[in-house]
Amino acid sequence: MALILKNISKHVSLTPQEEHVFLSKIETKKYKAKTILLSSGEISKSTYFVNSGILRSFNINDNIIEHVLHFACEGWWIGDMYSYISQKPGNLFIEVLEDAEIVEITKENQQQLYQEIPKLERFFRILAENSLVSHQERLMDNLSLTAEERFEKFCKKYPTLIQKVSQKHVASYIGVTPEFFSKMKARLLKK
Amino acid sequence: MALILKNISKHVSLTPQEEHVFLSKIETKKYKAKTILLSSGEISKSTYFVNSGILRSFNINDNIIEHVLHFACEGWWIGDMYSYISQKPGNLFIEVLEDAEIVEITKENQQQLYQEIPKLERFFRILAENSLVSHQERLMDNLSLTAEERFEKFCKKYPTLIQKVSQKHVASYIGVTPEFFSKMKARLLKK
DNA sequence: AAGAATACTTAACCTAGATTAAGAAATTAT
DNA sequence: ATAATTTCTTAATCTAGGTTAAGTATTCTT
Repeated sequence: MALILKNISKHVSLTPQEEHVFLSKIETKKYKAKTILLSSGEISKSTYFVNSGILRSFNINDNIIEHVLHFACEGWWIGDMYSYISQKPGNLFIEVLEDAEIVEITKENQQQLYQEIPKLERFFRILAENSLVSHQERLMDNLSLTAEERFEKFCKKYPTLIQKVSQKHVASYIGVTPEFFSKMKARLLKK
Repeated sequence: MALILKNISKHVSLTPQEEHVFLSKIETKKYKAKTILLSSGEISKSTYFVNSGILRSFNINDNIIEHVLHFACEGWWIGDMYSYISQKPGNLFIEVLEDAEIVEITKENQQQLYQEIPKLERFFRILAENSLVSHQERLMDNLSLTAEERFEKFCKKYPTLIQKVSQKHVASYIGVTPEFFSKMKARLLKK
């Protein structure tokens, strides 16, 4: 059974016919590491679901500094929600970090799916609400925790990612420079 | 026409009967400034919509330091999404800052509304998606902008709030101490 | 396998914003 | 109106994390 159907079944149950309709509206593609699925300035046409591999979304501020918004590995959704819902140029990049198999749902198909299978409206509501909660938590963490505490939390929350993702990306995600991250790691190892 | 119906009509259109059903499931109450609608450790039973007045949501970390997550004035929604969806004890407080008239929807009523008026599923999906986008933006701003830039952005985005909300709450929202905020303000006035 | 490119480390120095403390101004309560 | 409380300001000092720079390790390319 497709991973994405399993993911949907966590929150709503589709009939076999509905699953069939759903599968007819999605497309699965393979991408090599370093592929850029979306660039800053482009209008996002699709939402992505990761079957395998790892992706990240990030922006680049004028000083050429990257900030990682999100990682996504097996079973996670990723996209540029701002550009996707407004259909205006966004400022996120989405990049493949490890060779990946990605399910793509275009905006048009998603709208059609909402008409044909109203239950999906609920699924994506729940998905957005959960994502909102984790963003709120991360926001509060950035305001109240030290870099060290944020790093520890990251390790607990995403134990698989720390092994697979390069250190500078983790540094960017928790909001410090690679140099400081390195210093902090050395300090933690001494304890 | 009720402000909350106008708010809903921005994204979905309800029939008069549906509006009637909706209104039968909500409750409007008045609260004095300083009322605490929800405390940390409690399970959130309701989502709130502000007819008038101002509220804020915030948490308090162990050091007795408050961090403002959100302000809400006329026409805005506010709640503790984490606790509301998980029905576990949350760590947010929701406080009335200015005498307010608040519309309350309990979780049970909201679930019933989803059954009876599926269009509301869409409305709250869109609401969650928009909220997600603004949290993502704020998160990136906290990672890449200086306190001064965040303050300027806040002023542009919420011009009415700066006049009405006490300075220490704005400081907390943008993520600096009241003392530093004061210093920064003095510096900006000299320019 | 060698060279090029990228990722990581270390160290000296710097700065945005925190902390502490004390006084002034504004609100709130009586 | 006045006292009490809260909010805001100013200033001195401190620190988490940034910056710059140079060297080392690792990965990628051919």
